[in-house]
Amino acid sequence: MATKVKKQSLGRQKIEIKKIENKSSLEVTFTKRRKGLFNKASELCILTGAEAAVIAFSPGKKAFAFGFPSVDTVIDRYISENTEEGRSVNTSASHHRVVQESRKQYAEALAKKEEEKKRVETMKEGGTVGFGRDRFWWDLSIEDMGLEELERYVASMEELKKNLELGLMSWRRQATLHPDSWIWIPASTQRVLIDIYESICMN
Amino acid sequence: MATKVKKQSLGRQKIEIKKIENKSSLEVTFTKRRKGLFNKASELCILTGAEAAVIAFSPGKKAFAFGFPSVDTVIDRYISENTEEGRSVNTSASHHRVVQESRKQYAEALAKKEEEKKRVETMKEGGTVGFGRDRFWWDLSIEDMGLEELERYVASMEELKKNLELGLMSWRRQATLHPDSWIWIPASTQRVLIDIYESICMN
DNA sequence: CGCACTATATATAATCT
DNA sequence: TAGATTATATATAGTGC
Repeated sequence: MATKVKKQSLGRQKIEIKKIENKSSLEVTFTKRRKGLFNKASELCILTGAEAAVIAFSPGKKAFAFGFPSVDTVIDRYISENTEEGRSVNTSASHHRVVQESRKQYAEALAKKEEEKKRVETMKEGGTVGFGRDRFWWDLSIEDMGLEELERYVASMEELKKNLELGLMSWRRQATLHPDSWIWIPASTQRVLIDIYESICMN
Repeated sequence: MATKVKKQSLGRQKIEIKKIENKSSLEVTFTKRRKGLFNKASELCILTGAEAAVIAFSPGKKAFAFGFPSVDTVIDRYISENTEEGRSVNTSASHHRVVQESRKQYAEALAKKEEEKKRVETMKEGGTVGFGRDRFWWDLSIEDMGLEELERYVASMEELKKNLELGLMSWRRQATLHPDSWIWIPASTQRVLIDIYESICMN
């Protein structure tokens, strides 16, 4: 009894909120946390009906964004609330709140970071970061990943056809295997698309 | 011994990711999650040196934003990357990725939201999907859209149709699929659609 | 409202493949 | 490296002030 079981992993470890120096783990962290951040934003929108946008530039300076209803919608509204056109007392107040929030949040994050570290030096790390030596997956252009993507597309289509014959359920199971490559579209949208397809074919 | 200690709280409960109906708890949730979201964004920036911005409009339509180095800095960069000025092949690719990310994330969230429900209902059909008889989740989610959103959605689809008729292909295979359900669309196809969709939104 | 607290749901650092 | 896996750090739902 009491067999000693060796832990297979240390599990999640506590980390300090400060600039990650190791380049590769920095990339991994960015990818993971970006995903988590976007997911949180999605949930916020769904749960509360809020409209929100998240824009993030990776260490490699590539843009990623999430927005509901769309990035542009949110940005447009944000901008319009903060420019002359609607600059009444109210919107001005709104603007102040926004900016304040922004500063406050970041300040709090910084404070938290320093709290743990009990040190301030991290604040002034050199500005140059030295990215861009290698190309990572998010740096690849669409053209670059075209071939692989295309192959998967064709293979997927074959699978899709096969599975559709068996029913939506089996298809779903198959699709779950590679969730990151797919997107859901609603039936109504699809009908429109098919409608379009037909009109194209008739020409 | 074994004094029975009554739990002081149920603790965090699992919730479905769907619109919260109770207005006050919705507001509380917005506040809590907004805080969490902004904090996550802060950490991402600090840990990876990424530049990011988060903008959120509360259910009460108040604006909140976080940005590093500043909201405007990030928005400006985002906009400049996605407008005529730098619209080369490369920026176009960047644009694609950005929008794709946006759509994908939301779609995934929606998919996740209804995952359980859908599974149950699909199971009930025993492999044969009963189209048209009952109302499934993909129908409900459309109905859950607000009127304004729905109108915008429909309008977008109309525009999409117009644009597709101008000669977008890569789509033909899709059209052979069964029209009465949500389907998965591969990322490559999605890019084409998104390109169109964006051209619509940008007017 | 905003804040505090508890207990549990999630996110994710480390590791391995 | 893009995924899994695992164990632990965090976020947060429910509740009370």
